[in-house]
Amino acid sequence: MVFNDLSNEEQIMDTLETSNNAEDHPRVIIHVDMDCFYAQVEEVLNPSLKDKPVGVKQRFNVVTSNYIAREYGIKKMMLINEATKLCPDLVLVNGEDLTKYKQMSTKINEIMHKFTPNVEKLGLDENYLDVTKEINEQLEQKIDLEQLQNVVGFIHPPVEEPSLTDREVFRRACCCGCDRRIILASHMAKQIRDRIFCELGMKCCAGIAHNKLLAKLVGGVHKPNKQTVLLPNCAASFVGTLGTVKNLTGIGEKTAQILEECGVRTVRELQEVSLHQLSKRLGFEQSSKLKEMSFGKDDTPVKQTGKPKSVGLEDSCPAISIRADAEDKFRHLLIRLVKNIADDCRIPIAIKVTVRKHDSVKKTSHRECKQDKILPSYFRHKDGKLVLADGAQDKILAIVMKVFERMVDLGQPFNITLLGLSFFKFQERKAGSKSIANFLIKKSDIEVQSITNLSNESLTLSDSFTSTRSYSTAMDCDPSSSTCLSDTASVASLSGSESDVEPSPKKCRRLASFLARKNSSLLPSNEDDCSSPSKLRVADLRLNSKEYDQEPSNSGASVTSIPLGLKSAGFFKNHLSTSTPAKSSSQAESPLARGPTGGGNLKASNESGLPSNVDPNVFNALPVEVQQELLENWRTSNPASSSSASLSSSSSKNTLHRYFVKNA
DNA sequence: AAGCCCCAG
DNA sequence: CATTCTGGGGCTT
Repeated sequence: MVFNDLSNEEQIMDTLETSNNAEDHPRVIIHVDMDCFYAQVEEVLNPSLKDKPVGVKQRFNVVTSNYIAREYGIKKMMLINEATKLCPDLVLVNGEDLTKYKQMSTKINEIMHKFTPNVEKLGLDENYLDVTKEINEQLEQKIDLEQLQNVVGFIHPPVEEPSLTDREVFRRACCCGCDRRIILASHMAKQIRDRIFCELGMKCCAGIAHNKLLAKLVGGVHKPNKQTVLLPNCAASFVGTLGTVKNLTGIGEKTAQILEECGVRTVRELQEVSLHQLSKRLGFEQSSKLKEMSFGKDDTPVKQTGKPKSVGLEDSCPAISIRADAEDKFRHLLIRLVKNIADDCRIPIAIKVTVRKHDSVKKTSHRECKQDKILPSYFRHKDGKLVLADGAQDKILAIVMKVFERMVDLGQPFNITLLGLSFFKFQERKAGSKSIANFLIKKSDIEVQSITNLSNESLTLSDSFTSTRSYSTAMDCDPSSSTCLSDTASVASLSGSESDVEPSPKKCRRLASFLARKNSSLLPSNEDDCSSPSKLRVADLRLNSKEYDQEPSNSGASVTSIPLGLKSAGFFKNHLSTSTPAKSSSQAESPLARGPTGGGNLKASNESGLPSNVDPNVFNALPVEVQQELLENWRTSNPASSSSASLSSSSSKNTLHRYFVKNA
């Protein structure tokens, strides 16, 4: 590397090329990328396609194709008539509705989570896994020297001397200890890919390296159904061979164009351009990041993907120029969209409307969007799923059209080429024992009790069931010993998701009102007012409290606090597994034969094993499964002799129970 | 918070 | 045949 001046980039280069400290490459990242995802899903769903050229189309484009089709020269986003010219036998499958791809993506994700909770989704078909912790634990716990000697899959760049073991090759490249980590991770990547193939029939590539950028890039070196590790000291040279800067994630059309105006077209040129030069057009911050990327440097963390922040749909359309057509489209989109969020126990309180107007000036991709609030009462729960309340479709549609008319002047001729709807601002609701506590919390408590207290009280952690232990045992599992794997699977998925056990907000309000009435001495007025300040405050807390929402190190623990009885009954498994959505259990008859609304039936208590001090109204409002669980607990713990006083003193662990106690 | 731009697959 | 259908994050107001 030759530089004419002693500028920043030389220093960057310096640190990149010469440092070989003990902490040089502390992380281990695996990037997993499905081979031609949509097309492969179609093949799995219809195996007769496997020996044919397949293209997945959206509107006029072939958005993906399988490898057979690619041999004909079919490329991503190729126009259909072009594609069929190249390959008249091309089988076209409509892929405008992404539902099946989303479902497959979810299943892939579940498998990933059996190896680490630290999974970041990139689109539907790619995932980053930070397996540093898991690999380090393996290195501590197991002594399988054989496994450490050789990499599974390819090494990049290719090794010259065949006499060396892979381990020796890596130790020559870097002595920070990353050799063992990367090699072991290549075995894990193989296990992940094997499971994805065995369980789902999907093939994929994997890249293993010490950061996200390199893991993704090196995974693309050997392409379909292969995996590759990067020699850690080859980062800068490897990235330098990639050609156009657009091959770096983060550099899109616009930045590439700006870079080109700076005379930078390839990654190599990006390595060599001066930071000062770049900063003139892109600013110091972005320029520095781009420069670092060009040397393969990337310290961005793998960020666990949570629930989506928005769920939307959009349809491009030939040309909509009258209001009624737009309304029809929106109605259709709305119906589909509500189905798409049915399994999400959260309720959106905002909607965004997107339109694309036909513009004679080539601004085809220009979109406009506006948003408005929607009421939680537009939704209700039915059989554990979110559905629209009666009449809500028209109400939401009216809002949508109102927003639409803010963007489109109906008095003038218009041409709409795309319409979209998107729900967002989802109200966070908590699952597991916390949700039970939420459900049972007395209105009087709501005023005084902090959310932190609430979650702490709900936690009763059993030491024998920590997530770390479970995860590490998963590593020892081969596909034949599926029991421990499925156990850890439920733990992993629990920690990342929410169940349907949460009562509907409607129920919550009903319950809160009831409790308010019951405690009317404490709450003299407006107990039936849904907008009462106290309730609003609680809602705010639920939305805003970081401790309550995140609890990063505690999420595993909160999972383990779920009563074991519920676990063994398969309750949470059913509710949380996306592959087996629960419905049968929620259809089950209540042990108390409650009314359909879950409201009344006061006299059911004494015949049914309820402790005398338990409020049947509260109990009846619970999900059936929770009722059963609690009944079981009470049967085994002789509740009849308990008074509220003895409960609070003797069974501090059974904190849930205290919520049932009638007017204390 | 709203709306636009840019990015990703 | 008109850049397909999504979702996230950042910037400006």
